[in-house]
Amino acid sequence: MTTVEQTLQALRDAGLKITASRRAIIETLAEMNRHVTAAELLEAVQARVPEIGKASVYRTLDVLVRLNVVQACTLGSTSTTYILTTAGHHHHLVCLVCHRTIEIDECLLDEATEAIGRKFGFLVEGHLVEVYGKCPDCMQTSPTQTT
Amino acid sequence: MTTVEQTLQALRDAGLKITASRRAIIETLAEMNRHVTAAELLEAVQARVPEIGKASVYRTLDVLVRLNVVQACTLGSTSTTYILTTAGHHHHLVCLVCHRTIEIDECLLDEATEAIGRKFGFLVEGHLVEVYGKCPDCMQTSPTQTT
DNA sequence: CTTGATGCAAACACTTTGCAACGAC
DNA sequence: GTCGTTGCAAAGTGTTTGCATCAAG
Repeated sequence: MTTVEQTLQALRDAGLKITASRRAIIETLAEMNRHVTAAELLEAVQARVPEIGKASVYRTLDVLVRLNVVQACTLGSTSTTYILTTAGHHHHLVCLVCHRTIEIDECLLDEATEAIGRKFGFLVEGHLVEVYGKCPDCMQTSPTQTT
Repeated sequence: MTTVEQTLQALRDAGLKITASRRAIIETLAEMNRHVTAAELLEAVQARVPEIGKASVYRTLDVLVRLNVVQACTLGSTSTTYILTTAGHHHHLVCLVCHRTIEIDECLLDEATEAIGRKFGFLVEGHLVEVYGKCPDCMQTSPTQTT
């Protein structure tokens, strides 16, 4: 079963309708397979089906996030990014100077979150980790920088 | 040296001016000593010095974040929150249902981030961890929820 | 005195909502 | 046929910016 089918199934399971727009949005998300902003996604979706509106993208993303098949993530700055959870789990190293982002495939705290969850009686469904720092390039360029 | 003084000193060190507005903002932040949104901070600051405008709050927060004495954090949703880094390091458990947030004092990945940093040549200066899930109350209320 | 900082309001960017029409089930 | 969903545009948020004035250094 493909990622797209899994996601459509999640909609069905929730008693929601599979519309052409939703299908296009989900297929696009699956193809992009990376963190995308709503705007990027909208553009890509419209390349496929031009008449889809931004509201549908936002509404669909909202639904998918609630169904836990899409993860929303705010990389410190401007706008939220979205990614299918089936795309796998990963975290980010964000450079404070140039804002370059490196994806880390390995998960830092599967066990730690479990432990924390138990401690607080939380059912842990996911986690977001962002590590901030200075990337190799920027360390060379500006070893000490205040302005 | 108090938190406020440390923060003011950071401004001085950066060659920036210590104005009444900035002082009020920093003092308020120190008093609140928790994650606050720009709006909350503005309100609290205006209770102290009514004529301070929102722009000054945003601009000052921006400066303080850049000086690394305030940490900005986007708890998954609406608006960014800010906290003085001197308030200590902690993470969050966020309930996906009721959006209640629990602060976790213990750090989950001091060592892990170090290792990651070395691996990618990153100078790690901080990290943000948000664990999502369902809080005890919401687990009882809605064991399975799709709508 | 110089230059950064301020307050105000207008401008912005991103997201949400109202509504009539549409289409999945 | 019902009711969830759509696209559009307008309305909301939260944040940033332009500008003349002000005050820290």
